[in-house]
Amino acid sequence: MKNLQELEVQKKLLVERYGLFMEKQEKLTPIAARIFATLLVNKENISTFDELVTFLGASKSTISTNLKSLQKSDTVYFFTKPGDRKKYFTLNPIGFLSRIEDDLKMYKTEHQLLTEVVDFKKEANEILNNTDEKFELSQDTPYLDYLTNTITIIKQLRAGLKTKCSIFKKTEQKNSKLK
Amino acid sequence: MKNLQELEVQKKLLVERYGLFMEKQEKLTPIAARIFATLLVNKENISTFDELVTFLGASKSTISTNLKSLQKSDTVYFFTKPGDRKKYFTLNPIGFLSRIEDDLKMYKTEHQLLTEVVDFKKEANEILNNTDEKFELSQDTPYLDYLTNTITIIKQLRAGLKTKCSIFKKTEQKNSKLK
DNA sequence: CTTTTAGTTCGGACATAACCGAACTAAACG
DNA sequence: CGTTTAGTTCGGTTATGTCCGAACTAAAAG
Repeated sequence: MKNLQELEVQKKLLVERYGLFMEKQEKLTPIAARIFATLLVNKENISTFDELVTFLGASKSTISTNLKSLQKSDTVYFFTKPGDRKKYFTLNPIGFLSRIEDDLKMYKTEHQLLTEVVDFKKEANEILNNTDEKFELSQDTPYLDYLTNTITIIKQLRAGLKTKCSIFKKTEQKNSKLK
Repeated sequence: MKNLQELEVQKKLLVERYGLFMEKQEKLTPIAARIFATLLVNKENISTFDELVTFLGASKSTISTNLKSLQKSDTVYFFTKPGDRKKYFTLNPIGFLSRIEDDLKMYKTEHQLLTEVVDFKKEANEILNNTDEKFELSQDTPYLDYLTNTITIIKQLRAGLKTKCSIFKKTEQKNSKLK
């Protein structure tokens, strides 16, 4: 059986890889991505400020700044314990949902833009109807359909996740507000 | 009815907006994103080097460098015409497909990573089975299921798009290779 | 063989991002 | 009230990204 040190090493590697992924995927700074990953892997998804400083080997100022930005994006919040001045940072349970929300928004934005492109080409074709050099649409419309379908499906999957998430919605009210 | 100048203005605005989207979404440089958008809106998705320089108001070196990177990612290729030294740049028709491929890869990567996180927590729970402070999994598994479902569905939608794309696969063989 | 056309490559300028240390605040402790 | 604890804010350094102009190549045109 593995001991605690080995677990710690494994955790560091996992945080590093997940962090790298989040850094690229969600456009977080290296440290912000690793804070996220650390909380994700941690017990109860909780860590104190100092634990993050130690575990990630970053300065207090960097941790502070990055935690601030993660709170602003509702990815992370903190709570306190009576008789304890430390801040306990944790992942917002709706974080997964808001990432899906973002995905959805992007698909919708591209759908809207591509629709406008298609409309533009149609209009251009009307104006240029004397010539035979028409704007081709056959490449745009299949992808437009793909986007439409993807949006529909993701909405469905999101709904499915929401019902499952209601199991742990009890933690949601802890969500702290940032001025 | 609108005239050609008005169309050109509309085109510039559309390129700007689509470019901005691609810049954020696909992590392209501002100019690379606008080259993509220009080709997307252009008739036959074609533009010459000089047209891009003029239309985007960027230097030849910038256009050259960015076209190179777009070719390396198979987003763009060029062809030539006999007795014409100009390069005609155009969008790779499989560009949409490879963007979907990238999406899929990201979903798969995250699924893999989250699976490892869950496994790590299970392992940690075994080692710590004497204590009652267990690693909680109820927040991870629903999202893991969501990822699984999303991967399945996107594969289906991709397959649907592929069959539609076969309509214009004739252009694919033009695909030029970069050394 | 000189000039023009069409594009590429290289070096550097400018801007922005990411992090750190030092100085700071605010609250509790002694 | 001084000191410690816990964290924040600010200024500056370093790294990286993005673009440009100038010099370059290669091929055709004159």
